[in-house]
Amino acid sequence: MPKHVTSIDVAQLAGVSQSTVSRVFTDMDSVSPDKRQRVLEAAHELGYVPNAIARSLTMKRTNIIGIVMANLTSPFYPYVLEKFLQHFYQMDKQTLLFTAAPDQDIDDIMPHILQHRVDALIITSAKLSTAMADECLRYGIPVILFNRYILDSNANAVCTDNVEGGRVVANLLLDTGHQRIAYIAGQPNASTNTDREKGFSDRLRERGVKEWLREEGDFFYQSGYDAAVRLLSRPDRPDAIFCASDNMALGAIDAARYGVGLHIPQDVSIIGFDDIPMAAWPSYRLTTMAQQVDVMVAETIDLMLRKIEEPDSKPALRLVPGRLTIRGSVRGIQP
Amino acid sequence: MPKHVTSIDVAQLAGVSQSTVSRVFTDMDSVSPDKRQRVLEAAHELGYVPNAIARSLTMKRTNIIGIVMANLTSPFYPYVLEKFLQHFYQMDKQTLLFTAAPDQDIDDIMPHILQHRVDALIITSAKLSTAMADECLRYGIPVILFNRYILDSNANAVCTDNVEGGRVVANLLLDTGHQRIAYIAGQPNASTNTDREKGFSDRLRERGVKEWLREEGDFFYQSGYDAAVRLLSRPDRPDAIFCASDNMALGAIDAARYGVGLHIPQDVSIIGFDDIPMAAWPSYRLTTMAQQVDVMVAETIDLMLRKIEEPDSKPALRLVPGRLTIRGSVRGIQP
DNA sequence: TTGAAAGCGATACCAT
DNA sequence: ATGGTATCGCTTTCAA
Repeated sequence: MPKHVTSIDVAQLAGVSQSTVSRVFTDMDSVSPDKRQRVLEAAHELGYVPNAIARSLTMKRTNIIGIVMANLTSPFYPYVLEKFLQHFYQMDKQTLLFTAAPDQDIDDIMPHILQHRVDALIITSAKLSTAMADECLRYGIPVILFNRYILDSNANAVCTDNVEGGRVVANLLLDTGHQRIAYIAGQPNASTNTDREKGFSDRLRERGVKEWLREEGDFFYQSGYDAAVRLLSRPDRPDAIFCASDNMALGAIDAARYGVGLHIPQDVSIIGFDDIPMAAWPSYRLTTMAQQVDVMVAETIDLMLRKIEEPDSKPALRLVPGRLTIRGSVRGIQP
Repeated sequence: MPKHVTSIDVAQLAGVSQSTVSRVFTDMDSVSPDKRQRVLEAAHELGYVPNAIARSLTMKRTNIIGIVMANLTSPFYPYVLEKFLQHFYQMDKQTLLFTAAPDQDIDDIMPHILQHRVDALIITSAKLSTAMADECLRYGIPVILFNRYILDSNANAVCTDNVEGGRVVANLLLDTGHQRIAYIAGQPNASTNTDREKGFSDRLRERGVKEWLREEGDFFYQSGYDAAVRLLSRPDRPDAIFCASDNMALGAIDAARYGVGLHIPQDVSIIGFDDIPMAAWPSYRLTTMAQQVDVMVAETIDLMLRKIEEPDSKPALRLVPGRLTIRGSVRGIQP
């Protein structure tokens, strides 16, 4: 950042003190109309833009929110990111973005984040060691987990109610008379996966189902495709598959149609989780448990602001209900 | 950013001067092994992390790259973003992210960017007024346009060679014996669209094609779907459609199959542009002109670094060739 | 209302 | 190799 116009330059041109220039640009602090006018003109003439670095240094706050995203390339998250950006923009906050491999913990990028003294940190679908969570706490940086939580931590979190979502899916499949049910899991250590599976299998059990099939994937399309091929080429193939993500569900649909030659939903019902835009496409018309991204983002920001205001408020976990979205991929129920 | 450990605290605990602490954390400047050791221990004990804000202020560079993305939710761009992030991470640079509505110019967010004194600015698929480009120049902030260019500006740009890509598509369609050809356009004022169309129609004309059909979309799925329905329900429906983006091409395929009841590629060939991951999915197997994201990102960063090193180097426009990727959606040619 | 001056937390030059 | 000190550009008392 080379040769810059500073508030001193503006002050000289306007014939006022540097303090006055600062006052004009901070807020409606006491400064006489005519001086304010002169300052504004001088600033405009010189093309002055206040230096946010210097401001941050004195103010001890940067107006920057850090956000770390795993899975940027999985279709659900760009929407989340976009929503966050829109909110931040309106709040006049900037966004420092980091990526982490999904389910890799982000301890190694924490120093970078800490260095830049972000006002708050939002972590989506990645893990944060308790040590690092504490580190943030020491630095007074509020941390909000998005779609992941840690029980024994003082980090806040906003999640879809995945357990309940799993239950609702189980109910739907049973209510529509499916007999042989299967689950395609996501990464086994992701709470999104385990919670969905827990709710799902608990409810199956509660309603008297003794056994069901299970395959493991990783939330991505290809793994859903592969798992579905394994499932559907069994002699006792399932008549319904619940996939832990829409992405895998789309893979499963393609596997059924193109890999095994079955029809959806006549031969096999597929249900997903997330409600990504592609789920609505005519090729798929995927019935799925939607995550309410807008609500989740709003809750996250609300929590974040609260933590910035009152750093000592106690950590909270907010669950946002999913919404069952009926399309055409489950037999026995249509929109 | 509350109570912080500063280099002074570390200096006191280690029993050295503050300058020494700074030296330890800047680089392998002359500092004796034992003092360095003491400093490191003290720093660790106190949980000291250098304040990047203060550092930026003195060094006059932030180590932050600004990147503005339009179309974050269109499937191509998250990959671009991810690639940039990976590179920046390796270069130890941070990323300040901004969004802009596609084809809206970004003048209104420029002040925010300027304030934060980013070391460079990358703009993907959005417009930048000449005035703002000059503003950046005055501030010595190198600007690189990604997948968009402005002829009469001193901004650098990296683009896929869209014109040539359009030509190659025209050749392919003609070589495989298609008779009635159609083009579905993206936003009319995007250079990505106009260049693709120019190459395409020039080549058609060169090879003696007198007329072809044309519909207008906006790069997104739904517009491709709608345009294809219009095209394919004509009595003289086309036997090949070139879509300005994969996204629209997927929409066109769905339209052909589900809206009109045709088969791909027997009844109509569809070809796209971008090569998004979904293009490879079994449902679509879209033949498309791939953009070489990795190469483009590498070129962009190369250009950026050059501009940071030698601010006066003259602006460059680098074209990256597309790669024709044959799958199953064009009749007469298979992988 | 306005200006002068003391930080904010680092870097880097200048001596030693 | 080390310490002292000016400096970066701003915000914010403190006086006037």
